[in-house]
Amino acid sequence: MQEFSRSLPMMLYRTLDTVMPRFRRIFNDFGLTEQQWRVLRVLWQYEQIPFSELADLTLIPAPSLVGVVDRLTKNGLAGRRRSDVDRRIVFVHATRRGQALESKVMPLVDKAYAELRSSVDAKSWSALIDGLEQMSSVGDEASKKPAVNQ
Amino acid sequence: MQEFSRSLPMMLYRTLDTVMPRFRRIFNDFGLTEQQWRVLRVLWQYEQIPFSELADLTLIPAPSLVGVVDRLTKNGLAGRRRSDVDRRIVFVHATRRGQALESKVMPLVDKAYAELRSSVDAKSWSALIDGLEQMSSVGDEASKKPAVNQ
DNA sequence: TATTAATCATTAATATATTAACTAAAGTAG
DNA sequence: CTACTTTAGTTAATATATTAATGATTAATA
Repeated sequence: MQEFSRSLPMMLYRTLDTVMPRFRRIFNDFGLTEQQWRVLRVLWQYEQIPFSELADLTLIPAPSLVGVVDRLTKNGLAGRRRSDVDRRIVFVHATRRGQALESKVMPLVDKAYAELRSSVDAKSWSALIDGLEQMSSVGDEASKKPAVNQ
Repeated sequence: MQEFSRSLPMMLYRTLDTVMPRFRRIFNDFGLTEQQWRVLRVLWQYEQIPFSELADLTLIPAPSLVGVVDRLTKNGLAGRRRSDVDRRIVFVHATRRGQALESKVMPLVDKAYAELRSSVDAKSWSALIDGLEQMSSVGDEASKKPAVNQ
């Protein structure tokens, strides 16, 4: 790892540091944190969704997601329903107020995203996405839960 | 932002989620957090370094870095010295114990990094790094501190 | 030089990440 | 059917991120 500042992790963090602030400004204007937005962004696509799937789709670790959903619920934007079939499962859903946010937030986010995307040429962009896709699907064995034995 | 899960931010987060755990395991084996490691990684290259520069090089926000350096100091791995020239500036340095960690941690990290790097072909790797480089140097105007007027 | 403005590190308040442990519910083997 | 084992969500403890504000110091300016 010769050049620490050019290592893959640091490049990833640096890119996030340059990319995210413009989005966070939008979220904050609606009283949302980045994680709250991610949850809503997913809830807008499902009538309801199991807690664990929500964690997977938002990339928010389950223990963190508990608090995020708590605060969304407290703010009247989301809610929980426990499954009758399997009472371990908790379904999360957006309230009417939570749903209403979509039409207000999405246009601004889409616009900011389009601007970001247009800041580099299309080929570089898709090359970057592809590279990330490749890297994020690497070493799935190493990151999986430990094998049954040991 | 058609496919949320394939958006640039989510791809960046997902890549970090697959890449970092293997490194964190190493850090934890030495009683270090990821941020503590980042600080030491930089301190190993400087006899001492101003606090603000340390924040820049580690990509750790200053308010967080205060606590990270506090804990490193508490564990006898780092220390602070206030500048005599400009008493606002605080220099951070690694203690002897902090320095001694380099020869123990770096080999393992270098090895893990080499393995990661070899999990994709060299061209994809450098293309990814280049793409991140490009993206992280974009929109520097938007992320800069507000202009003097407005 | 007295005042104002800018800088640096820090504190404060709240939200999230990380890791381990814990509870309730469901699945499985005997 | 009972004991053992998973699974799903949560709690707990500690560390870090985010944003705003503060205190001490230095720089800039009238």
